[in-house]
This record gives sequence, structure tokens and C-alpha cells, in this order.
Amino acid sequence: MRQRKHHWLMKSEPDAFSISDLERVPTEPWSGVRNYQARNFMRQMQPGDEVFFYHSNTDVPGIYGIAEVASLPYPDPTQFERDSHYFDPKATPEQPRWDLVDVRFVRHFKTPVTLAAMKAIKDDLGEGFALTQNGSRLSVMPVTPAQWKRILKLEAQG
DNA sequence: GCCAACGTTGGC
DNA sequence: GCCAACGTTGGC
Repeated sequence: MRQRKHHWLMKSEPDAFSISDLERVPTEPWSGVRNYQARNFMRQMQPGDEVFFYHSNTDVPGIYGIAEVASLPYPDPTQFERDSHYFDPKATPEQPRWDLVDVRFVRHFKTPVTLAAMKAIKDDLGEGFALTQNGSRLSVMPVTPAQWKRILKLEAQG
């Protein structure tokens, strides 16, 4: 049993699924993560954990708002769907390889916190922050309480 | 178990 | 559209 809320950052390509898309649904299963490190982070998630919603592969990459974890981790159903882009022939319902959580919209940022802005305070965010590490492609990552606060301060500064 | 080749991510 | 960085695959 864990008492503290944990913080995360999750990337999505807004052309595929944006924070505005998330706002229109009750909850969204975060399917399609096929990276072990990202999967292992999702396995640590608990309902109520807070999530920075990051838009990648777009004109202005950055954090566009906040979501929350809305379920415990469970097997990603798309790994079993033969027609799915995310089908994994090595996964079986008895031995699933990929998990996900449901995610719920919380709020938009007043102004996005851009990747450029976060790179500008790279030292404040620390060495271990995958987002500002060159070439990191990790799509789900933990955010420390200090990093969370620092990024919210950036939002407040607009 | 090494590592070259390949595919993907994602910023620019 | 380019390409650097990275993870995965598969031959040996």
C-alpha cells in the first residue's frame, strides 16, 4: 500500500491522440506502448497518479496539460488483436507482454511548457530527466516532485 | 553472448 | 524530409 501520489510524463503524437482528444472521452486506454522501460513504469502506476501530457512530433513539442491515471495496470488488449498495428505474436492472454493504464483528462495548461523551455532549465530538472536528454525516445517516464513543481512554475510564468 | 543491420522515434 | 540516437533482432 502506497500513500503518496506519483508523477509521470507520457508522450503522444497529437495527430494521433491529443490532450483535446482526451478531454472528449471519459477515460482512454493508453495502448501501444511497446518499450520495456516505458511498460515497466506503467506497471508502477496507481489510480490518482498525475501525468504531464506531452505532445511529440509536432510544431511545438511540449507539455500541453495534465491527466491522471484512472486504472490499475492491465494487459494491453491490442497485443492480442491480429489486425492491430500493435499486435504482438509473442504475447498470449496467459502470458501478456504489454500492459497499460487508463488515463483521464484533468486540465489544459494555460500556455504549453515547450521542450525548448525545459531544455533552457535543464540543470534545474537534473541529469536523470529523460525528456531533456539528447536522443531519448522514452515515451513514459517518472517525474520527481521537484521536477513537477519546477515545470508548473514554468507554466505559471507563461 | 556479441554485434551488425535494421526499424523507429522524434527534434529540427 | 533528414538524420541522430536508440532499442531490437538475428546470424554466427
